[in-house]
Amino acid sequence: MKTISVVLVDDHLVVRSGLRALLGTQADIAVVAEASTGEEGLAAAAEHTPDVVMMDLAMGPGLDGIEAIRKLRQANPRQAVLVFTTYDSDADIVRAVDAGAMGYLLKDAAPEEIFSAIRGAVEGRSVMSAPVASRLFQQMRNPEEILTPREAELLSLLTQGLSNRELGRRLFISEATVKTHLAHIYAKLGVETRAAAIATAIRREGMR
Amino acid sequence: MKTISVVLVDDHLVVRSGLRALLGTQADIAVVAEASTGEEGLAAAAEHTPDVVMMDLAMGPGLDGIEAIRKLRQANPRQAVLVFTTYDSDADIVRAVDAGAMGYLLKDAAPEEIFSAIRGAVEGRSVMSAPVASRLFQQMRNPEEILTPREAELLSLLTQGLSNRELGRRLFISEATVKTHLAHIYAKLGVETRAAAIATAIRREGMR
DNA sequence: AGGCGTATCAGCCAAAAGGCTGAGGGCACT
DNA sequence: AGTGCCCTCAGCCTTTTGGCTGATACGCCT
Repeated sequence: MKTISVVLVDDHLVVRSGLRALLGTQADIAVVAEASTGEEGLAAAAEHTPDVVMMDLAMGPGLDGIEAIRKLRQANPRQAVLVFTTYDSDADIVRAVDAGAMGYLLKDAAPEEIFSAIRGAVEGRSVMSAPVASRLFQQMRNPEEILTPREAELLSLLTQGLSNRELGRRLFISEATVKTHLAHIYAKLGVETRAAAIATAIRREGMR
Repeated sequence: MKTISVVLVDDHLVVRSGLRALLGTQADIAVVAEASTGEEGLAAAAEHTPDVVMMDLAMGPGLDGIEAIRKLRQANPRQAVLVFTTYDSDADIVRAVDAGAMGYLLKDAAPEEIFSAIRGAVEGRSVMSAPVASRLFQQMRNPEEILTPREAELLSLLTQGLSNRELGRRLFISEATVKTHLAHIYAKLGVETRAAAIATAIRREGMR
């Protein structure tokens, strides 16, 4: 059995060394490099061409995790990227997946889960922590299902080009509340502007 | 032949009296009331229930012409509204038409044109000045035809949710130029925010 | 009783977008 | 030569959005 080479990218030293120690217990997995920023990660991956890159999404300044994934995949489509992060926000999952991540693990995942994710990744299987999987499935099945009724209502008006003030008037709520709902909608759709929200909402048909 | 009753709505006294004099030459047309603001126009129309309301679009503060048309049509769908204005901007035409205007005349129209527009309006025909007609037809045939190549390019990127800064980078132009193009696009599409522009652009298919 | 999700609202601040005016260069059509 | 359209850019000012924090209230489920 060939040894699987892994590069770790995480801005926390403790996480990297913990993970290195953990992976060290497996005979078929070898950590060949570590990096603490997106840029370093890209460089390390380019140098070692590992089978798997494990990457945190939240990394201080500079290149963010999502962009790093995209570039890694571009540079070498054969290396698998596993997201290894603390939070399972809807937006991050969606974006990581469509940036090309092979799997999405939470940092509290059981060791066995981590090992099998790595082994699965090199074989082309994608593995993810249970809570992540369930969120993602919901997204796939029906993107709007994750929106609350109120949010869906607001989104539908949003696609008609209304301003926050107008939205508030239509729904009999304050502009402050409109902004709160919008922030939630953006998070769930994985976008950060109303323009993008409208674009994705309309294209995900049903909303035309 | 029944006499056609008309209400004039225009903020310029000279225009109203000129029009009144002009229409006075026609035996079958009677001006029953005049108003100088949108609100007054609504009131006058409610009181006299004329066959035709002739309205300027640009009217000082208060209710603007487009909204006035909408309300007039709501209040009484049987009365025809003719827009009688100085300018033939793309945006105004589109908006007036979909607010329910039966015709769109420019103030430099020939008297005969005005008479026949009024007579046509009560019979359900819609009449408009030639330059207006040609603009409108273009819009109908192909909404994008009226956009310059550069504008179309920008609009297409816009529907992907990009910010002005990003648009500038993609097209190798300054943000200032992006804003100029956007302003033109908004005017041509008859909207005033990027959100609305995206919504209409995507829905006018082709842009998905 | 306590926790969770939903919906509501406020205030503050920074970034983005939009309105307005003006301006120069290139190109085509007359 | 002049006119008009397109593309480019700048500066200034206002409005709108978006990010963040925190708060209240209701209903549901355990």
